[in-house]
Amino acid sequence: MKKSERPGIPRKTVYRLSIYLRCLARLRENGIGTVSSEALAKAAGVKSTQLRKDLAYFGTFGTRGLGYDVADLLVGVGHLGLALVSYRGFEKEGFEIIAAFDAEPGRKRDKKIKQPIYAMEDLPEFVGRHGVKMAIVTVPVSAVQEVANVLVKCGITGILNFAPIVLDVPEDVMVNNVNLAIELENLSYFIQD
Amino acid sequence: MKKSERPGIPRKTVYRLSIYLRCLARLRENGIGTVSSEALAKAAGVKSTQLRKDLAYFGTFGTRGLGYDVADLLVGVGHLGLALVSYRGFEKEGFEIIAAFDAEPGRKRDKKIKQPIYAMEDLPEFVGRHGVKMAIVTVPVSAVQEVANVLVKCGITGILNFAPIVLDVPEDVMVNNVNLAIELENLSYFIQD
DNA sequence: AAATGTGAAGTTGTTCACAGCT
DNA sequence: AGCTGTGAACAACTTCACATTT
Repeated sequence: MKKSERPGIPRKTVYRLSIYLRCLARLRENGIGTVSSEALAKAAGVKSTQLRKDLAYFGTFGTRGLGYDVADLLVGVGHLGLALVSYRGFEKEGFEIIAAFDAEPGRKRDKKIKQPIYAMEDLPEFVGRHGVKMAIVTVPVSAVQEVANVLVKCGITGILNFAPIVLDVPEDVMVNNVNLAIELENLSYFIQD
Repeated sequence: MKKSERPGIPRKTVYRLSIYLRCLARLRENGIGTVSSEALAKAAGVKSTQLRKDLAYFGTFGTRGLGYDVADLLVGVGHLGLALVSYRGFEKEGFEIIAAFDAEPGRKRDKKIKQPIYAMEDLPEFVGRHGVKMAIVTVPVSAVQEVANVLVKCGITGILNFAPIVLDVPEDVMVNNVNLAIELENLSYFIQD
């Protein structure tokens, strides 16, 4: 994994912002108008001081003595002109998975998904045409480096990798790893008997 | 998420141990007998000094001027009497997923899996009988807290949660969260334009 | 000469304590 | 009075520099 140095804002803060966003969305759904750092922090599973410190990197959103306006903070953190948005220019909160690629695109599947499934050969053309920047890769270890090579060649700069190996990619490609075995081992170490 | 304080050995070291283990296994498969901290660290995606520091928490395994014996280190780190093993008493390197539970156990599936699929009603009995301690939960947000409650009542003390909410569980239950949306957002923040 | 092991230094992230608004 | 915002203290983690061993 790479370190894109953006001094000032800790990686972990950015990471937690996503959690806050989600909690805020839920609060709004439930018609809750204001929330204290205490309450929001609890919902997010962090300490209230940490939440405030995290927000402080991006500006001041709250009203002292009162708390945060849920809608404002949602906008502030997630949408317009602040936080991630100011760096990346997202249009919306989420990501859209627009297509899937498989070595056997014609295979029968029981789950109906709305995304089209293409053959691996179609990938370069598709990525180029749609300006895709990120890919989720869930192929076996034996194939993953090769797939990564193809993706990189197509111009993908962010890879979410589920295979338990360290991918060899150029400096400017960011790889995030999700490794179930490691998560489990980690769990097993910390659980009580 | 909880902090089970086991002073001395950093959480992150424990986490990385799983990565080292996997790299070592691959080296052995390839018939490589010795490896330097430099090479192993590269395979694991960490700095060599960090690798050495990590190993140092558990003892000294290497030979100065030479490196580590792959087989010895595999044993040392992963198997007998050291590292995780000395705390947890694993029998083997990995974990076995012994059963799956689903609200619709009879549903047609295209992938054949070797684990039996049971109904949710059978879960408490099964967990009790097999002494299961950990569960991977991949149900939608709307159901996950309820499922977690059931698991906790059954005696599960480690939950790997894929739903994007913070689970409310007792102190002694450890929850690890895997959140794809957050991984993606995190990626998108750090990738270059 | 080559590579480990480790105290010390440096860096990053978290929590505290409290000043300052509303 | 209540709650945010923040400098300062603290804790965790990483890296450095080098002594030590083979």
